[in-house]
Amino acid sequence: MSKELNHNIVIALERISEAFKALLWDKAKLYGLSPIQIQVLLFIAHHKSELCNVSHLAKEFNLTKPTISDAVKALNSKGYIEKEPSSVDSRSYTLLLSADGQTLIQALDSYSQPLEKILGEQEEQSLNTLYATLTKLIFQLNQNGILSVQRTCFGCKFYRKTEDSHFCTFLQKELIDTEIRLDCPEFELLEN
Amino acid sequence: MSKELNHNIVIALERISEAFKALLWDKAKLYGLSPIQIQVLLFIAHHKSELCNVSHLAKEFNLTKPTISDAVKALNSKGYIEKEPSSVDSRSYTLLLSADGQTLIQALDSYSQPLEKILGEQEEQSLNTLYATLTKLIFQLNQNGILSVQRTCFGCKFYRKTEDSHFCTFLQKELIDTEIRLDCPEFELLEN
DNA sequence: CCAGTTAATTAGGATGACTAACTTTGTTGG
DNA sequence: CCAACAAAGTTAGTCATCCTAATTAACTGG
Repeated sequence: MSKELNHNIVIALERISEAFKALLWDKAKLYGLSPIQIQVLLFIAHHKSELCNVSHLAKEFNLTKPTISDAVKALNSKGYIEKEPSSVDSRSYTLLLSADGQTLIQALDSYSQPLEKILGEQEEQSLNTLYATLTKLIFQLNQNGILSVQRTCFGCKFYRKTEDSHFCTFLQKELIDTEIRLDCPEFELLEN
Repeated sequence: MSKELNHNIVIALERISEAFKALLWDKAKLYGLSPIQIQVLLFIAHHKSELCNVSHLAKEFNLTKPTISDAVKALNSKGYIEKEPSSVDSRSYTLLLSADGQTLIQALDSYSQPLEKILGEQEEQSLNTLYATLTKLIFQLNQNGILSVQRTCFGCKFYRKTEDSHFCTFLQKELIDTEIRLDCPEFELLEN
């Protein structure tokens, strides 16, 4: 009965979510930050400035704007981020890491290291399949509105499906399964 | 470079964690419960009574006992659970679903349904591999102390590895990859 | 039988996260 | 071109989360 396998996979993914939560809390306690503050810092460190504002962060983490606004205020008063007024919309501003923030990121980035280490011990073929399946899953989570933010190849206007592979019309390059991106900086939403 | 793939997998798993968080919140708002209250109810509904006490729940969800104690108090005053004194330890008690609680579970159990539906659309072979990889990952997360609670076959005293498969000395039965359990009721910790 | 441990709770506090309402700025349609 | 609506961010107020520290009661082992 395949239904049962699907349910078991859900349980597996739930447990892994629990692991992320635990790892994030460890770092949070270590540096006197809250989990959401860490997530905000990491996001700012790894995304282009257009995405680093209160409204976008709220969508990204499925939280309300006041919640993010509070976290940003806390990070600002702790001196880890700075606000730079947006040139196109005077109501808005872009969040940047301060020098202290950049130093801190070195330490925070390692929060997923235990998991990466464990992944490193698995067979390469399993990992390839794992990634291919997860990317498809995430795209479907986007399509179903469960994850509101998307930056995956499958939802991008530059993506073309080929017979048994993928092609990006921006990079002008064929992509194999493991080159599919979840968080592409060139992403532009495919309109229907 | 395989390191990059591992990092991408981490990002994928993070996004899926985000999806769980979102699904849980949806149900929480719908029924006037908190996410942790829902997790506690679901746990009680699906585990044998020995595991349904404050101390174990705290370990299970990586929270402190006072936090669980509060959630239990709230669930109790809302009439969804009942406390039954333990027969072996008079300080402790077992948590049970009330009649109302059982009705509620019908609705809560479906929280992961969107995900299961999406899984149903994937190829069977991918799902088999996915599950096999995830079970190994979770066992390693246990071994590394990131997940404190374990009930997986790989850490159980009844588990034996065979050449290319698995054997359970409790069930007296060979297990294929997809029969490996994450949450076996017969689990007993393998001592070293 | 007493020292140490464990189960659960209480108290107190920081933070998380929400809704509602507000200010300011952008956008748009008549 | 301006009224009306929408959007970015904040403030205020509330409640739940989750922590640490301390407490009570009960079990356990030398």
